[in-house]
Amino acid sequence: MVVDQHRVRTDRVFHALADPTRRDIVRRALGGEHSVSALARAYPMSVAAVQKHVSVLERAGLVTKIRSGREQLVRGNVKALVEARRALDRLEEVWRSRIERIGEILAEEEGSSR
Amino acid sequence: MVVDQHRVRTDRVFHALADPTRRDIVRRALGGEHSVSALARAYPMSVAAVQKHVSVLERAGLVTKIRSGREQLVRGNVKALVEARRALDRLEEVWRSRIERIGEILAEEEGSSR
DNA sequence: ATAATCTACAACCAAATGGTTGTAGATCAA
DNA sequence: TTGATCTACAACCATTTGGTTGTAGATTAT
Repeated sequence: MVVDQHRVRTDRVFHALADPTRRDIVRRALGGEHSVSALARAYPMSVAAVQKHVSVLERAGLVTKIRSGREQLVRGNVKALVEARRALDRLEEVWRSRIERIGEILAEEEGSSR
Repeated sequence: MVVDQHRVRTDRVFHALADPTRRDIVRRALGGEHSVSALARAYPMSVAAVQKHVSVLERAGLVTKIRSGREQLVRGNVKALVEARRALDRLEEVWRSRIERIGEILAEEEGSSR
């Protein structure tokens, strides 16, 4: 299905963001490029662990790696972030239109009772 | 820590949203109240499984259960959704201010080279 | 040339996740 | 009253997750 692709991507983005270390990596990577080992020095875990986090972020499209000599620079990708926000907005829209519906019904009742 | 609470809540919200069934439950619950078993009929899984999903959403604050006789009505909670969006916005802001910084530097160079 | 650094990746492990079935209590309908 | 429905929750299971250590190749620095 076509819808599935989007669904899986949404799954990945939200899952990637559901971890404080990964959110922090995204934050740093959006502010500028950082090598994997430079990132690793910021957290109380092994380089391999951070590598895995970066890999999760990469598969979610939140981050891109760019080779530069022996190091791999991680750069944040704002587009994936915007996509995630739009998914939230679509949910919110459901709520908003329900409220509007209720408002209309109330308005009608007001009208017919006077 | 104070920060921890917010971090954990953010973790929970994003984790809760990282599943298509749960996003769909939130969608329905934002549109109106549904009992757990009514929700369960919409998915190819057991009632117990849906109960667990609802429970995850509830702990994330995305949904509230309201007893009504023998059934438990699930209602979407837009506030948690807004919180999640704000977390995304804060990330995006990091990117935005970097771009601005770059813009300023470019503008300066333009100025000094003419 | 050698040593240090950065990355990749495999193997392993404990805990969490997402599902199942089964049991039991409450509420509602016949 | 009896039977059906709705919910809660425990026990179980396979898979995924998030960490570890260890090994090895590439690149850079001395």
